[in-house]
Amino acid sequence: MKLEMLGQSFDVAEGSSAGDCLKDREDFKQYYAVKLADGSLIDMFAPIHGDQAVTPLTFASEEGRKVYRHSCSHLLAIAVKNLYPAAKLAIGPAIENGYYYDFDVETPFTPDDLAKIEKEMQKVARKSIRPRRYTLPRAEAIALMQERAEPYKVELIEDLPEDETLSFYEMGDFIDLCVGPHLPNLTYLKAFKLTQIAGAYWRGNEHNKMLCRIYGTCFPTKDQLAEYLQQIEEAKKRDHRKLGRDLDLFDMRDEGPGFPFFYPKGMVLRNILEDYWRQVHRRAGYEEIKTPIMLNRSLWERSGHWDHYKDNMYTTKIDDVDFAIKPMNCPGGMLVYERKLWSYRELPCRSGELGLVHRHEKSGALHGLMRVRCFTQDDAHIFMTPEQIRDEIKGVYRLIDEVYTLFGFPYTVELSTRPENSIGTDEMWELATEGLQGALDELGVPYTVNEGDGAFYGPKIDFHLKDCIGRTWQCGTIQLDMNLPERFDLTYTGSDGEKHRPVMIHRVVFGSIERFIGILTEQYGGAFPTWLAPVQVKILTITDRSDDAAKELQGLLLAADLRPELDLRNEKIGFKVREAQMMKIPYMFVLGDREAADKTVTIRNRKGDNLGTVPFAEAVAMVKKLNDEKTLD
RNA sequence: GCUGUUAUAGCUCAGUCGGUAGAGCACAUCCUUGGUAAGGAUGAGGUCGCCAGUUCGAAUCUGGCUAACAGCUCCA
Repeated sequence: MKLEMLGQSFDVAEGSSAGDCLKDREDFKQYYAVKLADGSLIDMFAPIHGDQAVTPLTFASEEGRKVYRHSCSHLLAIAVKNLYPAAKLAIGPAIENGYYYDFDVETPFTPDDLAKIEKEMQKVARKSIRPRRYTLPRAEAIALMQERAEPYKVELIEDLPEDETLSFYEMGDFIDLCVGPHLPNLTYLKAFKLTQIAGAYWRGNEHNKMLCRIYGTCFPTKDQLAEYLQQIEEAKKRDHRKLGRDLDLFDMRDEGPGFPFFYPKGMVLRNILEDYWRQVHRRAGYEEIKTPIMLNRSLWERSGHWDHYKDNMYTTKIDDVDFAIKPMNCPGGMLVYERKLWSYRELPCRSGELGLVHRHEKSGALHGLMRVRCFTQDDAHIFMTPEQIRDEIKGVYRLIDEVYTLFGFPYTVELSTRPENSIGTDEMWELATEGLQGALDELGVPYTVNEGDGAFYGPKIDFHLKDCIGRTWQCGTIQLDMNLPERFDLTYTGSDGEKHRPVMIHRVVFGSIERFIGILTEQYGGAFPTWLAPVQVKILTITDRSDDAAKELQGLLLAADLRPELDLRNEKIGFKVREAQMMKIPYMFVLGDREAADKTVTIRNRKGDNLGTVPFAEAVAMVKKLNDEKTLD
């Protein structure tokens, strides 16, 4: 049998393993498992059948890392079983940047336990345990897991088909149901750390028992682990909740859980975003509306929210009649459409609204500006004829792409299709899904499909952005709605003179202004590009002899519609620079006797570069240009 | 909502065995007029998240509540 790997050809007996071929190499220990020609992964010493090119996996590949960390999750399970024999095993996969293992234990683990478990892991890792794989028929597999008192494993197996053969890994006394592959030896695990304890529902279902999950990470060397932990610490400094407070932009208060406060500087940022939003939407053919925050119960009954969304709505009474504070803008938007008769000649109708909505999110779901209880959606509802779907979706996509690109955000796109409990006919769903998918395909956009993850009223395209530690948040979305036009009996008059039902989409670009500001803050680490910076220029005087010149310069900046701030305090320049620097203000304009005399200014940027001394007009023009061109500086 | 952790000055944090609280930064006043990340002195600022309980006495121990953090669930 011929095996091709690592640019070499090995002539070996049929059924030999990659490990057999490579075990004499010096770097053998950096290979964790093998990827076969068909893409499946197997253990280093698993027999290979037939000539083929295979790939040994190292930590450099995502698959290699997964194997490494999956084995570490087993090491964790071994340690836990050693220390707490009564713990029941659930599941323990590798995840991005680490792994976890879920256990069912009488009393949840504490941070002290974590240290103990980590010690035990170190002990076990030194024992030179070679994971051994074997398979059992389903019935025997169940018997084995019953004998070992692992009810969760039994449940997992019982859900598999009758004729399934199951693989197990034996590591010393420890046996776990597992497809593998695993490292040739647990001594490969050198640098690991248990990072946190959390509750997690069995099989992710909140009606199931809550298990105790231990998260951890591991790397081949201590240096890599330390570097990773350092990176996490660094990333946390970009947390928008911290920056919001430090830069005096926004904050949360105990008095209003989930209801953010925007301070003056945060409000400047917010207004810039809204101005920009209006500008691009006007250009893209949208008109703007504003619908009331609070509307009569009858509207919510008509829209279906009263029956299906009531637990998330804040309600009140006005003159003994039920009202609800809007959790969404659409019903109001329906009423706006309803106000008159529409001709097909007027479609598509693009109706935008920066709409403040309130939703009673569960307390545990709140997260800074990312998940709040009141937020402003940059909503728009587009009403159109069925023929217009694809072009319209493309138009919305381009708009979202334009905006995210301007901010320099990398994003991912997901298409969610028909869920189980949906309304509407097969034909409508096909038309709708085809409209979204066709648009994405025509644009050549890469996207993933979430089967069955759409709303009950239609399929959707979601845009996800990442926060400072890699969590993704849905921001933009394009949703087709086959429900509301029916419920509100919306119509337009076609060229045939008959009434037709318009197709409607909901879409947002920012998603919510709040969340977008959160992402924005983390993306830039608080150092907003000049066009977004609440304070664009800090004018710093060396002595009070330059005060008049400084005020004159400030006047010029203000006249150019820019955002300067003046620091005339009786402090040394180093002190003033430091403060402006910490507030991440893009430009510092320094004025001393030399500059004041000839109406020039010495410019320093927040990276610490000295940009030289230039006349007032030139300095103003430089910032003006960055501002107007919305440069990412 | 669930599991775990946490809550002391505007911010970051210390506070030992239960004896009514401390630092740095920020703030105020004064001195200092200084050239690119912290000049000096003095001062003010806290019902130790809230409510009960134990105790002669609670920031400290116990219980409840509130809020935050991490994860899970949710985000028609």
